[in-house]
Amino acid sequence: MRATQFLIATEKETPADAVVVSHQLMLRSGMIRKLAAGLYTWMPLGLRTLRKVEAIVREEMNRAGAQEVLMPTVQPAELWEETGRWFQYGGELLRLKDRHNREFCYGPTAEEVITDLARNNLSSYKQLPMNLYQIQTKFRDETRPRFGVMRAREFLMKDGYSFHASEESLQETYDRMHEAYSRIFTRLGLDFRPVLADTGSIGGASSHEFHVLADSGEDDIAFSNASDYAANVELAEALAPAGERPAAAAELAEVATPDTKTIEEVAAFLNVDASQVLKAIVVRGTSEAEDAEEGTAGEPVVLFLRGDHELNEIKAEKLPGVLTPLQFASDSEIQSIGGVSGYVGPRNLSARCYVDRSAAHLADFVAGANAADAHMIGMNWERDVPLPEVADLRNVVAGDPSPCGQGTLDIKRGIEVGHIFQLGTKYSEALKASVLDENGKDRTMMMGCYGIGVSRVVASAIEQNHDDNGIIWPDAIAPFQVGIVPMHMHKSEKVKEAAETLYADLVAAGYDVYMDDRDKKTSPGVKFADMELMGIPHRVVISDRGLEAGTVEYKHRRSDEKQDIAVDDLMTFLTAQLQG
RNA sequence: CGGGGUAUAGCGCAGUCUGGUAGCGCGCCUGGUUUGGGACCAGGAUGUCGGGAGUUCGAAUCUCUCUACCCCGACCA
Repeated sequence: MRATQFLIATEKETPADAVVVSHQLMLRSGMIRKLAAGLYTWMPLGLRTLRKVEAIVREEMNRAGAQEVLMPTVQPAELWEETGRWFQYGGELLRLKDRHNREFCYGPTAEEVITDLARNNLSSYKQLPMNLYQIQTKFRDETRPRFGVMRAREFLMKDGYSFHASEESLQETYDRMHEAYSRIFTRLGLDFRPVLADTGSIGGASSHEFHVLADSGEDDIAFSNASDYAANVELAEALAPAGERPAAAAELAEVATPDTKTIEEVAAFLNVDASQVLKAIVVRGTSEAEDAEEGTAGEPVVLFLRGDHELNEIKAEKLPGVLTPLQFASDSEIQSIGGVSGYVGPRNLSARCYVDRSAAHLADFVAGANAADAHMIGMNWERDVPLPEVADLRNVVAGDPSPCGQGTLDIKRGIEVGHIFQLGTKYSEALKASVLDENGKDRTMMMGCYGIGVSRVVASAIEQNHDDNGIIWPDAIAPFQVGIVPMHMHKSEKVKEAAETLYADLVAAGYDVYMDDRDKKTSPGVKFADMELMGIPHRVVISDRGLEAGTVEYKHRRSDEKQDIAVDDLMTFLTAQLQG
């Protein structure tokens, strides 16, 4: 591609509304333009990279035995009513009506459509396993789209679904997808990790997320420093502290602690470490009334944690008696169980309670007195108050022992770019997708689903590969592999000829080449800056000075070193660079 | 959805408090001089000052209202 024929849309200044570096650089380099909140146009430059990511994903999915389909983006409401998701899915589902007033939605995912396809087209166990995928635009009406294409409302996603006659077959395909995903992200040139993930309300079977490691990530990932163990902090188990609980030594006493509602305030006031303070979190419980509707709040439940620990809401939601989704109790609900907001403690409390494993290990601790402006000191479980049911309630923190039994945990930020999931029969049952088994009996198919955020991959690749001058693309997904800068092309026939020859040779060899043939008004500095901003990995500068010595200059985007390469060796040299 | 903020040329911003008919830098167009790291000189084009209503002789500026966008949170893959 010649610069003079290409829609170059580089910007010198960072757009005011972009806060993460990938969003800033995608706008500045002219990869994308915003149309509205969470809606982006892919410019020619950005689309080149998007298509390359797509191609790698497609190749590896095909290699792993999946077949590509293309389903509509608009889906009929009836299918969603069959699975119940028309009502469950909230405002994130963009609903529309056609001219006949029939209801549709813009697909945020395609379990319904693919399962409908399977029930209509698969009839025998002999056709299984079947693994189908598509690379299609999705729409999720996010309450708060942000970070450009990282969390856009409309985005490109690869979504795959597999159908099985048995759990073993599902596990086999799941494992194959796990491998395929690892190959995909390796080929993309990303630093990634597969991590254990929450299986959510579906439960049971396993689930892995694939995360690109980057400080701007929205998820916390816990890693063992001594094994391959990696898990989303949402899921990582916090083990009980080793050894016995220390013996009680202090006397129980009530002390006045005016205006100390937060753990920090109490700890500072009493001059103790936050880890010696018991944190009480009061949440709404499930109603026990038989006729209560699902989701109606019942008696509050109290969760105790160590003051320096954070509640893990997903773990809390799984506790018997706790309302899902988690909701904090109001001040009046806290009063109804004998608590005082800001001063809740285990003493004289009439509510179902849980205590975190670490908090259960405390001795001589500080806790709310269930009276305004007062705390208890020197409190001990069992001696002063009964020990509630012990559970894993907290987020793991760096330095915790790894749940795998080896080493300690380290926590890093990650961007979720892929997710694989064993669905079991959740959708196939709702949509009655079955095949006949060996005995001629109906058997509901088992399903797996496998997603990759294709457009998000592009942004996360930039998060991981950039410097002050712009993007540094991994070769596999660079919009252009080689950039040619001819110096003074307008007045040097030799330079022009050498540049044209190199350009033609590289194009003929099948490479994506960008040649900055803009006229004399565009100074070399502008060309260098644009090329670096766009992240083109390999740069060749052709000048009279060099040609006189029979050389051209080569520089890699990631390196500061320039090398003079003999003109005659250039194609060989570049081919080696591009394939290495 | 709760809290905060912004809206003036393609981009980044000033002007708003104190009302007098819109400006700077970059970019863009023309001509010339430059040419290995975002050149220089001269000339030029571009605005319903987010929309609507009001106050006023007069509104980018004051009042009301609507909308869009951004940030923090809640929510969510």
